Amino acid sequence: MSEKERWQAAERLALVLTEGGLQRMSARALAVFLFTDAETVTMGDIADRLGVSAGSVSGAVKALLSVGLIERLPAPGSRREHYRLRDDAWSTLFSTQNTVVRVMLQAAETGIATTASGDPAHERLTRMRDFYEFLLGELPGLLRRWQEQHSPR
Amino acid sequence: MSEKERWQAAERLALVLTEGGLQRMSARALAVFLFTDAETVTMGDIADRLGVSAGSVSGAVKALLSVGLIERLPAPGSRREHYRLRDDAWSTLFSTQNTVVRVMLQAAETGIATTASGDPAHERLTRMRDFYEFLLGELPGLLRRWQEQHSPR
DNA sequence: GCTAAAGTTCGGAAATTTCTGAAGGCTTCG
DNA sequence: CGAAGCCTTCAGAAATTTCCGAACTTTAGC
Repeated sequence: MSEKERWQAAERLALVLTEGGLQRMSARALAVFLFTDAETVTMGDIADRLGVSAGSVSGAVKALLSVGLIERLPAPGSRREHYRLRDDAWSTLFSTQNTVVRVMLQAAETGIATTASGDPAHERLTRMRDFYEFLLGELPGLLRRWQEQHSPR
Repeated sequence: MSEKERWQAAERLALVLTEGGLQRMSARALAVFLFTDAETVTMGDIADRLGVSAGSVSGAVKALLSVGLIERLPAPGSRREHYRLRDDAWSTLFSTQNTVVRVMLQAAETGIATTASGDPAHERLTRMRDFYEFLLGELPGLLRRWQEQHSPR
């Protein structure tokens, strides 16, 4: 029963990740990486656990690899590839916000460039730019504090 | 031509906001609120600007109101309602991350409760919990620093 | 090399999201 | 009170996303 609850929690997490921008299947696969008992998992493991096709898993794993949330392990002469969640997965996931902030910043600056000082739009866009500039400046320090606290020395 | 560039920038911003979790039409409407020259806009203004139906605008404005990004202005005996972007729209938008963090945290704790200390899954879930706990602790200070810097006194 | 398991790719089906258009309700003004 | 404008709601259509399944490629082991 506890086992059942565990995978319910996994699926709930997947839903949140989906709303956070991840593809549905990628999110579910990530939940497996997180909640599995094994040290590493294969694509077959994921397909079995989720009850989905190998094709779907292939795409999901590829996506997770590309954003650096999981890693492929050196497979010593095995027929299947093994993968696992990276230790820094969560800070990596958070760091994607960094690029979002940059795009917002640039959109604001483009808008500012097309408006005259004094226009209401100019005011609003400037406020927006200031905020995201502030945010962009804060993020590095935030991640640094995390790393210091988490791996002292 | 500059006018054209401006609304191109607006549509680009809308795309980013969409990827950030907003509904497509809400994102486009928000872009109008941001880039318009007028102090306030009506639903008709938005519909004209975006070339969409009144029904779509109604839903989008409703959503933006509910998350506190725009506000309805006291309309002194006018037939149409006027709305405008709230001054604290961006910090409000950022604050929605706060609830995301809480859900992630809770998912991790649920998972931890279903695993035994020493399980690989237990380790992973604990790391996850630690990160989001850290994040949750940092966010208030971050917003406070913004408000201090932005409205000194 | 041959075989078979594992993984990849991609066309199309299914499901979900998103938008419209029309009907109806509410409010202001004459 | 009546008319007209503005807004809301909702069913259905359109568009997009998502997934499967089958064919193809690659690699390990014999």
